[in-house]
Amino acid sequence: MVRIKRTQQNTILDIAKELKLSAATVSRALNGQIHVKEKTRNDVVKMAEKLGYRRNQMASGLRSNKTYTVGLIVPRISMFFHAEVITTIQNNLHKHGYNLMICQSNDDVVMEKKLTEILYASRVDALIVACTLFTVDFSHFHKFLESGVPLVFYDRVPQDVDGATVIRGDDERGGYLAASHLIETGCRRIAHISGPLSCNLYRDRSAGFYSAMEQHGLVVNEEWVFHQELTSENAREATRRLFGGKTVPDGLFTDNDSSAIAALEYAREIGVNVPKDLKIIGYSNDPRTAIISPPITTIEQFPNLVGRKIVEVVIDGLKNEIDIDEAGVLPIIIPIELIRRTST
Amino acid sequence: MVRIKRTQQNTILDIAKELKLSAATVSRALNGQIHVKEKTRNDVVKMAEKLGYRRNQMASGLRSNKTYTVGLIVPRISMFFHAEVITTIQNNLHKHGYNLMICQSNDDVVMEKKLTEILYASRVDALIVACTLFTVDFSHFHKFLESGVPLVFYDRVPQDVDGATVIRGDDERGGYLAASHLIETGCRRIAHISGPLSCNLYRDRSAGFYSAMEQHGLVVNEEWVFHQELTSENAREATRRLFGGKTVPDGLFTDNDSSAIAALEYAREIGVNVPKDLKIIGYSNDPRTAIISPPITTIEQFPNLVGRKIVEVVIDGLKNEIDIDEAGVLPIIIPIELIRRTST
DNA sequence: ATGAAAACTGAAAACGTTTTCATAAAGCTA
DNA sequence: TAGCTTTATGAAAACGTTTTCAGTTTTCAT
Repeated sequence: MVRIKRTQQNTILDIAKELKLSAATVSRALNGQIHVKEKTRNDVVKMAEKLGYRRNQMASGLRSNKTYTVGLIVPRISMFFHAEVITTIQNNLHKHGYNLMICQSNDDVVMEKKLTEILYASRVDALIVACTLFTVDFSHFHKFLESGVPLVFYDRVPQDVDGATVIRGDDERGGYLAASHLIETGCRRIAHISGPLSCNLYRDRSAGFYSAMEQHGLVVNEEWVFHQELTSENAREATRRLFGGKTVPDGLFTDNDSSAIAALEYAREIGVNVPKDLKIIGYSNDPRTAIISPPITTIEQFPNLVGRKIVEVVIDGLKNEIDIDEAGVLPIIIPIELIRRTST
Repeated sequence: MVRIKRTQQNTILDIAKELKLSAATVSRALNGQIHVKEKTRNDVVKMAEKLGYRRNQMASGLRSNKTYTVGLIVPRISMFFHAEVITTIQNNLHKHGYNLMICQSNDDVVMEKKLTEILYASRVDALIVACTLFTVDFSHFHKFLESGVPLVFYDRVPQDVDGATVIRGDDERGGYLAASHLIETGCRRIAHISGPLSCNLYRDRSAGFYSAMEQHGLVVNEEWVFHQELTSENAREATRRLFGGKTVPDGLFTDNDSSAIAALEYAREIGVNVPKDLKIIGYSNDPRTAIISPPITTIEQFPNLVGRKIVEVVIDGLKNEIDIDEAGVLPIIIPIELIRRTST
């Protein structure tokens, strides 16, 4: 039985020996530094090619204290918004010569903590995080700041972590726009399916919702406001309860699109006509909202904009040392936009 | 202006000094090896905690030639199937103490090559790949095998890369089932929107399609068979052409769900009733297919099964040295299943 | 109590780079 | 040509671990 042995890999020393040079010169040649003769550099590059040399990232990183890797922790890569953000981040980081290490927390705080340990051990040059829905204690991120590693939060962000940059959508305005839109299209009895208040997203969107209601002189029926994990099942159950009482809502604002879809489907099942009897608006512009009938009005979050901004901030923090006076003081707010469809 | 300095991080030596031990003992204690007194281990662990010590992965990896990191290259993380596979892989790898480095090729061969270089330089312990649609030359993967790094392809796989493991869906059967289903529900004039033949997926699904047609004594109208990138736009255009001629199809099998959705929408727009006038079947069981009306019949690929199998193989290859007589000889085939909905 | 085996620990080498320091060669100025 | 600067190179240290080897202590059966 033949077994493959992990063959010896060629190192910088092999190149040096072959060309009767020192490792130092080879390193310099390979890194495009000055102080190496053009001919020497050519020889080295050619020989490296010939020997199939590839830099050992660990040795390099250990010595130079740079990994050229940025860490990313995200609740789930399968969420449309995050998938888009990630793609933009990765593509843009690559342009700057950085790699991205993508990790999923599965919305589990313990996992999130574990991932920070791993990424810290890997000595990532920067860290980008969209927190768990349930992250209220952010101390596991401190170690990065203490070591001077740029730390950027987006979407689900802490209240304040000194020294970290915060990039988030204008959720309060989003909630306000959504509710206002429902009101303007004639709704008076508006329900709201929201996420856990531990997360800034839902605090802000709810705040926007309340402020729009108040501004239009409408009272919020608290029994019609749900704070729960935004799963399809929960949304279904909430909708069931909404339509189980004496008075029923004529408008529904859900804090994500999965909930809007589930609500729409349930409404259809029990014979409630959307948009005639019930108008529904979601959040995030998930591709599914454009496909279902009727297509669902929702809020666009511009994930590409978010991604680009993140990379901008990261690269900035990587170049200069972090400036504690500037960083983390003002959150960067990405605008949102109402996408009007036939569900309202 | 205050600037954060990258503070000195505590090392194994700091722990050693503090406890008047040697670095060797500390290392052993921290790694749970034998031959270290229980009390010593406790002291070390406690002191490590106290000093906020975290292992430097690069130093560790450099010395021990293990990174405990597995690389993954995937065309796009936003594709539902891949997102699910990735999630399963990550969760299962974590159980075995391995981390996953996720990279996107964006279906670009040049990017794919670049990513192999990066992951090789990072000395990942194993590599998992779903190739680009256009990858026909697989030589950039050889370096992994030559170094004894377990290499697993899934979904979009090479014809044969000696020593690599191949895990793929039963695409030929999928194509066969899809076409047979259309035929059994009464279709006689069946069109087929497929991907580029450079990719095994579409070769196999097409082969299944043809074999079902032949077996039922139907001739394939070659003008109704498209091999193109499976974008919504292309699918729309293809459908336009399908319904632009004298005779029109009564059945359509698309090789992914985005195409099925686009075709369905176009059909609706031009007044073709689905499923009465045209039956449509897609591929992959994208969540959108269940939501659109009518819901689209499709082929389930069991991404979780695929992910679990991948990890199994990887861990296996990581434990034992790779056995060249077994590995890569027989591809592992994951079954598929027809999900019947109202579009057929 | 004795000797052998097992358990424990430390010194030093090693992993493959990058970087500092020193030195040599080459180019330039006057 | 002397003196100076710039350019090119090498020797050796350094990065923070793990591992080997050797040596010391403990355990345990006799």
